Amino acid sequence: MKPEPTRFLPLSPAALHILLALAGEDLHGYGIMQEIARQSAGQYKLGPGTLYDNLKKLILHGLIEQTSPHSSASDPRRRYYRLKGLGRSVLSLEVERLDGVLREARSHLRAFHPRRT
Amino acid sequence: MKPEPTRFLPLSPAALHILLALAGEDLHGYGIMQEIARQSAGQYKLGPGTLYDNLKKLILHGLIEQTSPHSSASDPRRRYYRLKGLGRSVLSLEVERLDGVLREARSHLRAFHPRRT
DNA sequence: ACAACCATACTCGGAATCCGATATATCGGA
DNA sequence: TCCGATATATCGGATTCCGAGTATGGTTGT
Repeated sequence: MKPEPTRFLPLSPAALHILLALAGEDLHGYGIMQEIARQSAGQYKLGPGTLYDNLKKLILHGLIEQTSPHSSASDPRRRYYRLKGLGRSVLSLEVERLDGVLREARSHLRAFHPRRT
Repeated sequence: MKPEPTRFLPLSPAALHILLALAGEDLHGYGIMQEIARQSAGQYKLGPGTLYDNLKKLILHGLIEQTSPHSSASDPRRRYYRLKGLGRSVLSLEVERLDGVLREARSHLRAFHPRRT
């Protein structure tokens, strides 16, 4: 009996961005902050407080997990986090949900659309 | 010199849905709750606490305003709220921002998409 | 050598927010 | 008349946000 992923929706902006950063590849905390800053072109930056509060909650709820320590090359201080199946489902559902929101929004904002280049 | 709308981003889910509900037409508090429930097919429901906290904040920051009382037909208890120009800009920017997020997300979630039956 | 900054993890605590329970009152239909 | 739906709003505990700070070691600049 699998847990109902919809009970985690809607995701806070912080949680959404963390899951999204981890959707690409496993990352350590500091890397998550950088990846989020990169993905948003520096517009959205997560402080460590928000990051670790959210990581703790996401682990508690089984959306992500810590990987066993990487043997190889990289900085041994790093603690990597990985998206679990549930986390991927939740992210996927949230993306769908937001897609509906955006469609709704566009139908009401038909006026000024800044173009993208 | 107009205020920088980006400082309000990212919007919390509650604020986003309230602005979105008001993007269509002016609504009173109870109507906002219903409209949000409708737009999300009942998935997302706002309680009065969240609603009025957010309305107060949105008014304070100049994103919305209360309209002068409607003379005509409708229930005289109703207090209507209206999206202001700044609110529309903020909503517009948030939609753009989320669009980027969704593009990023889809490129990492190509695999399994839950099927809608 | 020394300062400065980067990388990395994480805690702390005050502020902000969430949000259901509750209170109050009116409307409209059975 | 009664009752559920409509409608506004507050309260207060729980949750979350989030920057400042602590710790440590590496790298780079002067």
